[in-house]
Amino acid sequence: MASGTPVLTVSDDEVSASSPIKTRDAGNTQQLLLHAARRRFARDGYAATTVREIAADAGVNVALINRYFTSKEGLFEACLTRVVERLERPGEVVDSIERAARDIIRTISDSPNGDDSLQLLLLLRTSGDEGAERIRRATFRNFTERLAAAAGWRRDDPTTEHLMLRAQLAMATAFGTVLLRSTSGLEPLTSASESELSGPLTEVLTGLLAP
Amino acid sequence: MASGTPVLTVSDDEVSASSPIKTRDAGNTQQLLLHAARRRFARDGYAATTVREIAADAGVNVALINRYFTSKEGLFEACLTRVVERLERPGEVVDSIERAARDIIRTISDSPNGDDSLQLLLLLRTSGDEGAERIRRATFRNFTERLAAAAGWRRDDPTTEHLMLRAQLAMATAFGTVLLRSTSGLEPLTSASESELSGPLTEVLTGLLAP
Amino acid sequence: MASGTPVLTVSDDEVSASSPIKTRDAGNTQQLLLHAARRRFARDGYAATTVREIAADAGVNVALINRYFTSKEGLFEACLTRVVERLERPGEVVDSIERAARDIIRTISDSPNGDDSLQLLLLLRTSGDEGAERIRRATFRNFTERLAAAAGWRRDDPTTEHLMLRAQLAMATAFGTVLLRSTSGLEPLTSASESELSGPLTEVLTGLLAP
Amino acid sequence: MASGTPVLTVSDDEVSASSPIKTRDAGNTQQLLLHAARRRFARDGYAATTVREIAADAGVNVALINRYFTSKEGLFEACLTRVVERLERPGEVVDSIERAARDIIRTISDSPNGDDSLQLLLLLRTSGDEGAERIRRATFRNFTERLAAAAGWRRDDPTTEHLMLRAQLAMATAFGTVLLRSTSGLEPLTSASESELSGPLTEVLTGLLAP
DNA sequence: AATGAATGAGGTTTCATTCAT
DNA sequence: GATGAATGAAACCTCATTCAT
Repeated sequence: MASGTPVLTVSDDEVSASSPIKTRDAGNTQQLLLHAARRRFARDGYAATTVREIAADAGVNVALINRYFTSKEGLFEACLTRVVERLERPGEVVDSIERAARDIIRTISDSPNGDDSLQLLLLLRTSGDEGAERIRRATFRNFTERLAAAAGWRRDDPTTEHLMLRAQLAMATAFGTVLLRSTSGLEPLTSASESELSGPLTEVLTGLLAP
Repeated sequence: MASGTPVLTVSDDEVSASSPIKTRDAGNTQQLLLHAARRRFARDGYAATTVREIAADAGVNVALINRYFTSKEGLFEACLTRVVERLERPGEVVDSIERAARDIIRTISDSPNGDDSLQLLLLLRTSGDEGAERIRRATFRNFTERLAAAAGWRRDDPTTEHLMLRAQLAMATAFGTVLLRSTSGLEPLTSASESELSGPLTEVLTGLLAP
Repeated sequence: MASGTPVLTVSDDEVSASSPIKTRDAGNTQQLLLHAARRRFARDGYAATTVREIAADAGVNVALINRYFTSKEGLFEACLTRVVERLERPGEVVDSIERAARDIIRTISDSPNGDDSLQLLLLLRTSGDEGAERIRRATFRNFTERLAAAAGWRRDDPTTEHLMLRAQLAMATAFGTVLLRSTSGLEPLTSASESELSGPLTEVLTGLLAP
Repeated sequence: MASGTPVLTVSDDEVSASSPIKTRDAGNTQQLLLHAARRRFARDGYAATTVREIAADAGVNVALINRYFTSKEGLFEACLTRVVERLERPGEVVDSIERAARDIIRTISDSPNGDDSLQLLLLLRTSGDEGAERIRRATFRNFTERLAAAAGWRRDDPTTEHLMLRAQLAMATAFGTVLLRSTSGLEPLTSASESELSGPLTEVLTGLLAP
């Protein structure tokens, strides 16, 4: 079952659609805040986002952010942690480069509106908080190690170090594309469908990972 | 002479090194402010940067920002315009894909500390100001059109539209790599030298532009 | 009931004296701010008044001005609106010139410290804000129309137009006297009692309104 | 020749029209500044006026205000002094009530654009500066004493004190009318001609001064 | 004498956070 | 658990004034 594990795709089961929206439910309130916060932080960045906006999006009182997450930074860190929990799958290996490429392309195609790509963007945002920064970097490392491993990289074999660099460049392509699709308004890139993106991106990613 | 025009490289001749640093010199003060502002805006983003930081970096009084650039947004727009003036070279064509790739790679290698890559990062920052947004988008378009043209794209030939998409993906790779080198701390990517980056990036870029 | 309606006199029931001063009460806070602001704006003018002074007078935090009134201009406009709400009494007619004169004289005598005259002074202050300006002018018009009507002016009878001019001159006398009593320090004018003012002012006002 | 001295009318000979506008002429520069400052201070009030506006109106460098008048307050005081020098005519007596009334009416009719009425308005403006305040009050006193004297008031005869009050009320009418014509936009008052104003104002003023 | 660059104090406003209900 | 009032720090900006040319 390790086979078939997505690299970047996540399944967002945070807010279970079946449950009616309950007020006076601490857990639910937290989910609403996390969801709204992730969107705002990912799209507008940490500093440009106000806690009042987040609370308004979530339909929740502002003071609850401090109650549940201590501070704005705490909320940001929680968003990041959520992303990481879903993206990192320790023990699971990416078994095939083709599958990895396909997953990445799907996440890219998901942007700019999908939730998967939002999580990627979030990793590019910085709050100045040291705790959040550590999380970000660890996640980056974890990502690229798993991707590099699929390409043959071994931690204890220095002769495979160039594969790590290549995996990181693959990640860079993914991040750059999501970012441009989300913020540049460039056409045809922004509106390109998965089928249009698939060809060139497969070339790039497999070219990088299977030299 | 159009031959040999760099795509992304800029030569920063803003502050002539030979002239002694003059105080009480409006032009010089403006340059100092622009320089400091570009660094901060590129690295930390618009909202996270305070005008006091910029003024302190530049070693001048805060009020001069408003005097010379009307507002923080005005300063941001001026930074962007500066970048554009240097990057856009209307009338000049990029004559060869190999040369374009080499230029892009040089700019990427320049990051995270070099000035060229700072200008790229600046294009990813947003201030919420409408004027600045227009400039950003126009610059993106101009960039990719010139790059696409080198790959054979023609504005009036719809059958070459896929080349535009590929040029934009090439830009995305460049942006993503600069960004990751600047903010992720990922190794070996962050510290990779131009000679290490050259191989895989040339593959990617020429693969995208010369399919 | 229309009989006996004062022209300029207002009954200040804003802060009900019976209720204990409550903190953490938005409505009360707004009243405190309005009260303090009206005093300052009327006495010192709009530009010379700082929001910090107003907040200090009201004994509340400065930020609440923006919370409740959006801006300094918003607060000024709110002060003006309050005045207008009390002074304008649409549908009510001033039935006798003698009564109108008596009311005006009472308001004049109220100055410089009374609340009624403060409201008059406020109408002479200008903030540069377009909204406030409209309110001011409409209020002036309303005032003088009601006063002129008492003197026999009819909107659709051009032969009574001179009565409007006379009513406006009566207003001018009232404004001028309040202003001089408030800001000139002239004696005996400033300290004159209602009984001292009554004689000459009655002459002037009835002379103007009942030619 | 004491006969015929105007009460409020001034002849503005500040800037002699025959002399060509000379630059590098300290005296001329001061006149330009005083003239521009008086307009602004009278119309907009002290606090709402910026020294840059004044300098721009005068076509002169801002720093010269401090050079010639020490400070913004110094300039205001100088404006006031100028007004006073022209308005106060020690030794001259107002010989007839009719003539005084006519002069006052002429000054009122001069508003809102004329220079005479500007000088009146200036007296209603306050800078917070103690020196200026003293000047204002002394001028008020001087004015009303001369007017009261024409009505029969004697400084050492307490039984004529009511005449002083009446003179001050006459001044108040003048001030109020100029103010309303200048800032209220009320019609027909604002546009009324001298012939229209003359009737009712003569009634009021002679009624007050010749009881 | 005149200019324009530079400064610092202070003004309004925003925002994260805390407090009382 | 939730709300909304209140707070204080800090942000951007304006303005009178001083300094160097």
